[in-house]
Amino acid sequence: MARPRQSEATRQRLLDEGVTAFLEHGYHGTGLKAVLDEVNVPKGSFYNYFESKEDFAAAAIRHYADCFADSMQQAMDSSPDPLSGLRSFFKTLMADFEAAGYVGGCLIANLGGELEGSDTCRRALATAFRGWRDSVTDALRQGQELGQVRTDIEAGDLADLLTEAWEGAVIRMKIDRSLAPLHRVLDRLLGDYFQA
Amino acid sequence: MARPRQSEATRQRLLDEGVTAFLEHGYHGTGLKAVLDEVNVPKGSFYNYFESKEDFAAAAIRHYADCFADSMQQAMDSSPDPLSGLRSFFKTLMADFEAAGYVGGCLIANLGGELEGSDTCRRALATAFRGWRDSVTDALRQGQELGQVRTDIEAGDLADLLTEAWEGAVIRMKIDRSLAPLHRVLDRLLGDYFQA
DNA sequence: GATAACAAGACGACCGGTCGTATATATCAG
DNA sequence: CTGATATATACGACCGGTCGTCTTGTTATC
Repeated sequence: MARPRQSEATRQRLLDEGVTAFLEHGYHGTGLKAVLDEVNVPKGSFYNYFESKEDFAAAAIRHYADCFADSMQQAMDSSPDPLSGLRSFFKTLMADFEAAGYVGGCLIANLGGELEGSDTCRRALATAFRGWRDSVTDALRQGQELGQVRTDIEAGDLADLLTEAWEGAVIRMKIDRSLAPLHRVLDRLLGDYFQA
Repeated sequence: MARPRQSEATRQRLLDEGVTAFLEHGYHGTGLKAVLDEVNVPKGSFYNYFESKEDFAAAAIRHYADCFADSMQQAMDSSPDPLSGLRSFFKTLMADFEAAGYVGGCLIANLGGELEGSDTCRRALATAFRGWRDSVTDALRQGQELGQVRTDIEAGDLADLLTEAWEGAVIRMKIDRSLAPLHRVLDRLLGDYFQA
């Protein structure tokens, strides 16, 4: 053929930095130059990796969703039961939020609030949210089978409520600069409403 | 002393249009020129009304919160009891969302996800959210006194959960272009968990 | 040499913000 | 009262800078 790609790693570095930047400044608030400078990729090279900023953002959303799923899977694998796995996962998220000084939050919620024009990104966000919701559903269903979680409400319904309430609490966490909303929503739902 | 303001109404029109624009395109996605053109205010006049774009956004947030509070008060006043007032309020919100084609959503959530740099706006958002949460608290407390709402959980705690879950559901509504998440969260919380 | 990835910098549009000036009113001297 | 003056507002041209994108040429591999 011809000159081979320098490396797939460059694309990954761009995506990593893209997730960080989009998290912190949103879509329109993020300039490609800032991302490119951060990972030392020349501006002229950007379009060798992505078709457009919109395409880049959609790829970043998918990348974020993949990392999110991995992180949750890891928490589930290293916990004795699904419910404590879920709590452990949320705990690591909270630790990350605190460490980051409450900036960032959840990419899905941040971009979801901002991206009206792009159907590409909207679809990526929908897939990402749905994937996470389904993972939570699985965990809750296992909790139901083990008698940890009430069975009179379908696991999917519980997962919808938990994930959506969590997203809302993350928004409020950012606004109030406090983890309290996150603790509250977990205590109220996992610790009370969802109990068998 | 000097030439009188063309009218306070101009400022209001700017704020109305600002709320619309920020709702649809976010903070960084909204250009002042677009807002100004929409209400036929020259560029140079903008800074007679607001110190900066940031100041404008904070004012828009407060304006939005005021309209929100009025709308809720109206729903409460024209309902026989606080719980159905709450439901009526959410119903009008949903009708607005549907009419707008699921663009927009909630200004507090949209800007909350995006505005990391501005403490001014963050504080305005915190005040706005808190105000709404307190209104919901009042309604739920009245519901408790009337025996409509369970009393073993404090009204404030219920309001926190309801408002945050609602915000998360609005995010998901925008992503999925469907009112279903909103209906679900109301049925699950108001229709079940909150029941006396 | 053929081919394809990489990169430099140009491009025009647009950004938030500023400037000088025109305009209209309030004040006050007479 | 009249009319000069001070002053806050209205206004649009314009500022430097940044935006996402594209054209063009270079470089490395076959």
